[in-house]
Amino acid sequence: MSKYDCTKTELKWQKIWDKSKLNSADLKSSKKKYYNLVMFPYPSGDKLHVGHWYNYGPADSWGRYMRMKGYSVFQPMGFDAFGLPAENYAIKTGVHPSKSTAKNVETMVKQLKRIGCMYDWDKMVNTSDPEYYKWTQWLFLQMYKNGLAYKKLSSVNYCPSCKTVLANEQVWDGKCERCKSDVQNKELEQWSWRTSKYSQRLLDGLEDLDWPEKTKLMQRNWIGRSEGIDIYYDVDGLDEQISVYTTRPDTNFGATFIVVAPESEFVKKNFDEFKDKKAVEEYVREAGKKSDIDRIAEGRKKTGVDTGLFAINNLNGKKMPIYVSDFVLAHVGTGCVVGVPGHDIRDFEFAKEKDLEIVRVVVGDDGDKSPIESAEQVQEENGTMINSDFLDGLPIMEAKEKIKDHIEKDGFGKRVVNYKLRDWLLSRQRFWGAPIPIIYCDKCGEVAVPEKDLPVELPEDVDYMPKGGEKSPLETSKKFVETNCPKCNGKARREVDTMDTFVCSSWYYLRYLDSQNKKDPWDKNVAKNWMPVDMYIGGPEHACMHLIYARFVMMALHDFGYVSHDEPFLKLIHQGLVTKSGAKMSKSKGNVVSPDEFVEKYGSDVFRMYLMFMGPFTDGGDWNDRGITGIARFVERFWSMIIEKSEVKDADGLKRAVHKLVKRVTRDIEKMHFNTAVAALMEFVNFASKNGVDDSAKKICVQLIAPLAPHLAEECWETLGQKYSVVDSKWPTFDEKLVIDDTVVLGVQVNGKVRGEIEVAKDAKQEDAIALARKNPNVLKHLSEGKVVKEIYVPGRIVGFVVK
RNA sequence: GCCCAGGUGGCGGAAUUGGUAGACGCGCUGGAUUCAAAAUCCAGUUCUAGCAAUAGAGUGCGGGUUCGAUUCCCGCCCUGGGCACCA
Repeated sequence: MSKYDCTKTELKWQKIWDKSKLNSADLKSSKKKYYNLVMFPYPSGDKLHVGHWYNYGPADSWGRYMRMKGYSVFQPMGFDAFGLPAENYAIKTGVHPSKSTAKNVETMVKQLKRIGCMYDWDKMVNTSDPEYYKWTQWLFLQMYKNGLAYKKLSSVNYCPSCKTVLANEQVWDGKCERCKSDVQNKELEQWSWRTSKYSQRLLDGLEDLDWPEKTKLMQRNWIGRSEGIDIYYDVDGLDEQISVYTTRPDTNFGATFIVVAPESEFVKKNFDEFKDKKAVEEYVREAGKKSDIDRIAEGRKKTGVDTGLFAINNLNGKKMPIYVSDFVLAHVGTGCVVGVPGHDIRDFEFAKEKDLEIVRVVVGDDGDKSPIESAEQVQEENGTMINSDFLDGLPIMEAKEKIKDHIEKDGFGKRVVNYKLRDWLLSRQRFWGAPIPIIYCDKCGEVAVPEKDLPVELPEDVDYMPKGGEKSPLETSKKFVETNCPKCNGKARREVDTMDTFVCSSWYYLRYLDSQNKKDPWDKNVAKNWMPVDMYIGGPEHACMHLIYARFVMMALHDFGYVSHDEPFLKLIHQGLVTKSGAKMSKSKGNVVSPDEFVEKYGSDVFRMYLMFMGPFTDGGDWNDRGITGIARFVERFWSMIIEKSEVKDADGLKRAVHKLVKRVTRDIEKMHFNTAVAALMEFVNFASKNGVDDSAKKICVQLIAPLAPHLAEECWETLGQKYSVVDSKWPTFDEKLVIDDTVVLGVQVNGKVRGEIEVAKDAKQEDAIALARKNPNVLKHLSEGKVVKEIYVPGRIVGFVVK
């Protein structure tokens, strides 16, 4: 018997696939399409680790399965190549990001090819390629032209010692990860896209998507729709109003103070009216020094300054002191909060700190009507109104509507729908990204780069070392910065900020559809047929950022008339996380496991199946290599089953076993339960080694294993004299009649405990089954312990007796 | 703190959503083969007692519904993930 040589066989078939262009999808084909997409990787120096394989292997198996089901499957691959790590690597080693990235891409392509996935390499994309980011810039211009891109002052984390802007992940405990200095908040003019304009559509669109409920829920929370009311409070003695958004107007009789954010308009406008200007000025300055993260990390202790001003509650004429405090953020809501300390924990904490009045207006289920003195008594949900004039006695939900009507009627408030979703701030003060295609002219002001001048290429002569202050390192390239105005041809300067890498990844699924096209970002007709993506597979960590950005971009492009659909991803699956010793794999933890040595030793088919065999695809798990030999043995046994002659002992039994196998493997793959699909095939191989197999059974087995072990299947298929390629053969079907056995073995229970078993026809009558069960000596023994009061028979499942 | 998942042998995991818990694989034990080992093949393997038939216990813990619960209900504990001064 000849052993199965995995390496030789796998390399052989990879070469044949490559040569025959087996995996190049014909995007103009009229066959029913299936766009099977995995989230593209970031080309890091870590190379691909087992987590990538855990994702890509099963995703490819799914694509192969769909292909055998008769679809024209398109499976592209590319690289999300811009980003921080390459830039940091450059700062550390002096190697230009384009060089290190190119090298990483090369290694990863080599690794990816070794998996043997059916990637269509002709359509590969690399987001740092000028031919790609040209269109990322084009996308920016479309947003700009259509009023969805705008500039505003926004705050960033700034390290005064490194003189550079930091990403959130570079800030540790409010300190710069590199030099440990305190990180500051700095306001810079930055570009944003109006995602908030699409809040309601992003929310509504979720309804029809075949996504995990968990992910939809996360997006709903992220978008954060709430129905509330803006209430206006007159400021005592001034011609001024404070507007506050609240979802809890029902508690407004319990309002005792107002808090405004240090950066709010109110503070700027009314500064001269404040009692202790110095204290407020000082407080605002201190708050400005803190980064957002620092402000959060400060703990639960509340601080603030009394402005000396009062606001009037129009409900009851109450005068409420106005405070400035940093627990209120200017960019959330209206930047002002009405303090209801009896029914909001944060307000309660602030009131305790400042010794402000606390009024109870809600009685909870416990019926406690006593004054609120401790945080535990703060009643936020459920209850009945008290001390609230005309609302007294109403449940919260009813009181909410009644008071909204009242406030609107009296004209000191208006119902509004509010969303937490903010606009997408996409300016980055970094080198390794797509330059924002805007020019500032001395005469004409802000001018968009004409589309014919794209791409705005990244310069070679830039100094990317961090010393540019609050500007991007691109500022150091004269050649880049200095340009002429496209309008007047006068002296002008380029925008030096680059775009968030999420912009690059927000539209790549469209570029794949025509990655060689130099005239257009994609072929409109091809996109019309191939979008939306039928299956999108990637990590759950992208539930809110990437998956909202991509949906937003698709909707915007649809509105501009460039695409026919407004949702990019029809079905979404998250693969599970593979950990090592319980921790996420990362270079810093030094626990990255490389797949390479396992692939070399056992082959990629074995490695892929082993990862699948770990458990359900969506679960993930902790990596260890114990047990990989089990899959290697299985592959050997499978190979022997195919090449060795055997004698069939029971032809009917074999036929039934094959039909059962087809049913199980089909069902398991449909559910993405690859682990049990492999187990079913193992069981069949065990069965075959005892009972023999014929050629037709062999053929079906090879087809069933083809999505899971593509190289092995191809070799077996050829050995059986079948026509290349197995992935283009039709997925086997089964006959439901042959899956059900004529006889079944049933357990016999006495008072719920199994006391024996009987074999009966699958549709045996109750009397017959009960009679047979009564003949079992052990059952009889337990029946004799009392009187049988009930007989139970569930055909195909169980026989039971109740004895008393 | 809030919102999701999840907790099953020595290990990874199965169980047709109320019907014989532990499929499949790893590991372990014994046997065959071999001068010997590796590899391979065969048998066994939840725990306790027993030579065995069998009995008792058993799906994180405590209750409940039911002839019967890993599955349904109530209360707790633990682990993983997400969000967090968001008004």
